[in-house]
Amino acid sequence: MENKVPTIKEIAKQLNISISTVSRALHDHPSIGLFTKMRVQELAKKLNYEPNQTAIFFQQGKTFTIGVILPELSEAFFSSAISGIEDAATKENYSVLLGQSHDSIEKEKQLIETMKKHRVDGLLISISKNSNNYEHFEALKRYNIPIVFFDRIPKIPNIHFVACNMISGTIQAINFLFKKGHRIVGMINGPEKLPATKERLDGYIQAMLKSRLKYDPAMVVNCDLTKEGVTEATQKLLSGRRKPTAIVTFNDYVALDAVKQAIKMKLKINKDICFVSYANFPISDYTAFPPLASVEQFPYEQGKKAAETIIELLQKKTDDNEGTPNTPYYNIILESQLVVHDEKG
Amino acid sequence: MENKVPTIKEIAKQLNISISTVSRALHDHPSIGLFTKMRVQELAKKLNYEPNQTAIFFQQGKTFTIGVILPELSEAFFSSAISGIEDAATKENYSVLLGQSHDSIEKEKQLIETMKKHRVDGLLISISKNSNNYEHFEALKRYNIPIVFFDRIPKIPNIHFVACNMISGTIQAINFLFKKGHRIVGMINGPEKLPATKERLDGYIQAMLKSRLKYDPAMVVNCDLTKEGVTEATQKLLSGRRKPTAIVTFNDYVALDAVKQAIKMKLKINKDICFVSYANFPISDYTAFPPLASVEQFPYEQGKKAAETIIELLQKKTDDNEGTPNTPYYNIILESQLVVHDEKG
DNA sequence: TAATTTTACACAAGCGTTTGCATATATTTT
DNA sequence: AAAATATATGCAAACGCTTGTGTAAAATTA
Repeated sequence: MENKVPTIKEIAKQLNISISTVSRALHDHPSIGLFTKMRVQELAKKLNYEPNQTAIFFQQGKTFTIGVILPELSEAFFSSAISGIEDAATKENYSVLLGQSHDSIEKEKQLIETMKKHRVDGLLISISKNSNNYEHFEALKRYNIPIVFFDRIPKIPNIHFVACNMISGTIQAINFLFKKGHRIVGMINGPEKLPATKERLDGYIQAMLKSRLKYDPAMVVNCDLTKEGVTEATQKLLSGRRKPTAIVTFNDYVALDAVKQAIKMKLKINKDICFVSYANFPISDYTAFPPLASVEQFPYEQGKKAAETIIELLQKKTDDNEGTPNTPYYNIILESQLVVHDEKG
Repeated sequence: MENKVPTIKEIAKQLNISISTVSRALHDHPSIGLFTKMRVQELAKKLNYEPNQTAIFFQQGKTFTIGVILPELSEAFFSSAISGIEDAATKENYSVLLGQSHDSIEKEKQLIETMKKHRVDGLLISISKNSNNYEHFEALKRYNIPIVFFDRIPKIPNIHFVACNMISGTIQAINFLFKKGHRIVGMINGPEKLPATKERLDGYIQAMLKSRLKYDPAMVVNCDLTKEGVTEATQKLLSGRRKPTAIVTFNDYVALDAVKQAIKMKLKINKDICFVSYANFPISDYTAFPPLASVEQFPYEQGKKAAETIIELLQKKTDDNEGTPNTPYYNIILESQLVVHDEKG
């Protein structure tokens, strides 16, 4: 019933020719006669032969697999990103080996071990929130496994990365509000240590200055992104002496919690106070008071670009004949973009 | 600078012992003397030796990898599922090879080829929407790659699967509405051919009969799940002679679109008309009029259970010494469950 | 002390494939 | 017709590791 899985050895035996001839025939090697080639290919088809990829991986020292490590698959941002990665990889005949760190450095390290063991050709990483030590990435150099970081990038020199410039989007957001007549714009930002927080702040400051508005540090509050934190931050911002008429929030979830609090404080949304946020889910137009606009970070595109980049690096590596690793470091930065939501929710 | 990656051969040479001794020493084989064992392990650590997994995969004919094919990673349901899969797999030291079919049969076939080539030990599949031909799964039997289907299950006998029983949740939903006093309950269901649609309908019918309400086919309308389709369906349902006071919708998105249409028709939500739906995203409490309750399908748990199941099958296979495949078919059915949302949005 | 068992290691095959090199025909050139 | 070239194929090593089997030397037993 269950025949053995056929190998080129089997084909060779049946046809009474050598293994190497079979191998070459299957690869359409010019030095194999047409007749033999046909016979081999015919029998291969008949036996339903399929090369044992694990043997080839081993033999060639290449797995046509790229590893992906990211914090949390169920977060909308990352699920879009992995979708882009998978699409780009499949297109180039690469496979994707997946792991999530759950924002734990330990798990991140462990996954890197796994990836190394699997001898993935390259690795895509969005680092865990509290990574501060980057030694575990060094181990990969030894195995010549290139890394492309995406979205969450470690602060170290000489790395490849794909990221989204939040500053431009932030500037667009503030401009948008400025044009709508807002002069006092607050910000509910994320945890202080998060690079994403810093970037949003930088954009905010730059934009305020560009619009000839003064930058008032009191108008920016950090929070831990929990519902309670957001509520508190909102309250603080809206109950000061100098009251913002618009608030930029760290992300859509924050915006929604902030809206709730604002309502509780008897403010009319989009009248007394407006919100603009950074996008991380696609259904804000179903919500009661969606932010007027969101800064889109293009997670799918980031993932796609990251995958394309690592594959390009891998091609280059092959071309170089293992030679001088003179590829420059790719620092690919996509521009974020303000998306103004449909005015009539 | 870049040392060669060390192999057991290298270790053997440096220690002037045989390769097999090194291999056994590293595996703590009893027939190796303590002294030698120590020397080997010490040198291995010093050289930073790590076994070449691709060689082992090849040699053992086992990759400790499970393939996962699902329709769309960016759908909340599947991103939760893959999260559960990854967690369960990693726990048992399996890796996850990922592919998305985008609901195309062609891509699905292609991915199965890839998985086969990679010699994944087992495969998890949630089939693409329009799969009707299941021959491509047969090819895997030949390679002894077991499949566990999850969520979207083909209608064929003798398969392993993990699914969620929507009927029980549907009954709970109708009961919930009944207790709230609703006597005429409508349903906005999905596309007719979809198994998920049929299951919801079955639950609906059963529940209606159980509650001694009559089943009125006019109270169930199918739709294509687009915004337009939902709008049309809602209108149809709410403008008939016999008007429902509550509607069960195919999923949360449908519910939200239906709510919009109901509002447009001057109905008071949660007064003139109530909604209950099937859950597929976690933020319904941010929306203006979330459904009163949702039938939870436990995607994370389904994924987790599916991964655990395939791994169990793999263990069994090993134990059987490739012997008689006398494992019964696993039909694991999780019960869906009605989650009543916080009454005060 | 001779016979037997145990201990500790080495040898070598094998997993399926690719590929450099050798070789036997067949074909062309001089 | 001999020499040179082209064509088609086979041989064997290599990739790194595991594992069944063989075998000295050491330890035990009789």
